[in-house]
Amino acid sequence: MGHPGMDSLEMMEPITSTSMTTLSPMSDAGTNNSGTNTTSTGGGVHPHYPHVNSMMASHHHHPHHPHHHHHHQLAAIAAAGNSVGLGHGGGAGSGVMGQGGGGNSSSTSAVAAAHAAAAAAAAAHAAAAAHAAATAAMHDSDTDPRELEAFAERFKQRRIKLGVTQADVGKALANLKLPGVGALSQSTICRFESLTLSHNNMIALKPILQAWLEEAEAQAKNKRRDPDAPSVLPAGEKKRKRTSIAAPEKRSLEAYFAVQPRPSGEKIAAIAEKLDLKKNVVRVWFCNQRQKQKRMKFAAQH
DNA sequence: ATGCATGAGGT
DNA sequence: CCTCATGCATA
Repeated sequence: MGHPGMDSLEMMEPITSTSMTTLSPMSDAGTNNSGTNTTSTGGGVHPHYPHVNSMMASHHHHPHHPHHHHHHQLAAIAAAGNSVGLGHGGGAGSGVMGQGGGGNSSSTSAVAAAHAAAAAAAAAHAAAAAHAAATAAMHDSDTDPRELEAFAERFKQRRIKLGVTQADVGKALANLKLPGVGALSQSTICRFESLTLSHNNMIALKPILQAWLEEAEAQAKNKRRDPDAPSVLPAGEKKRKRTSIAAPEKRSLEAYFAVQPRPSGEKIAAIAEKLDLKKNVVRVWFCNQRQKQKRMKFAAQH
């Protein structure tokens, strides 16, 4: 069978010839067009879109910008307080955890600290300050998965009732001017509502979205309506093109992932060659796969 | 709603 | 290189 995406590397064979009942990504009729699109950015250029939202002190260091510069902002807030692991002024990470991966061994963010204190609190000797701040900022119910789930649902329902889109919410967050909190994307709001964020991320976002909701409902009473800005797309830059991994290749990757979620750099390179994909694409795919596997969706967890 | 990507931190 | 939080682009 000459499947473009189904061959065995000398080193690892995801699909064993003996047991293809459980894992058999091979189900091709014979017509497979490798539609692996090309990454426009892969070449080396990463044209960062001069996003409209801006804010987010985090990734904002896109190179330049020809013309148009509609708004700017202060920023530089997150650096100091850093109460919520959100804005990440420069410190995108909030690096809640190392690579241990196992559990939630937080260390830096306040939210994380709270979680840790509430959950473990084992030998928390030098956690006086952390504990105080934590208890003052939240109740352990805020870290409860069921509470998060309930809130996410209520949030979405009320958001819709207000006639606000996910994207609207994201942008509105910047207007709240909470310390360290800027705008968020539609993606993130969507993921919050669908619980497809990490536990820690959910916990961090909850108070912020809650604050927005309250504010929004208060203003709804006043019948505040704002004519939205026409959003002038900063013509000029070219858009990023998303790599699309074709189905056969994807199946192979999934098969490899099943046996080895964390392949070494060399294995990744081998896989990449085998599937005719760029190594970075494969590496990122595995990273994203791991993240996905770790996401909430704690329906199974409680 | 979700796939592929970036980037800050951390090993 | 990884993990995590996030986002643009797109199905």
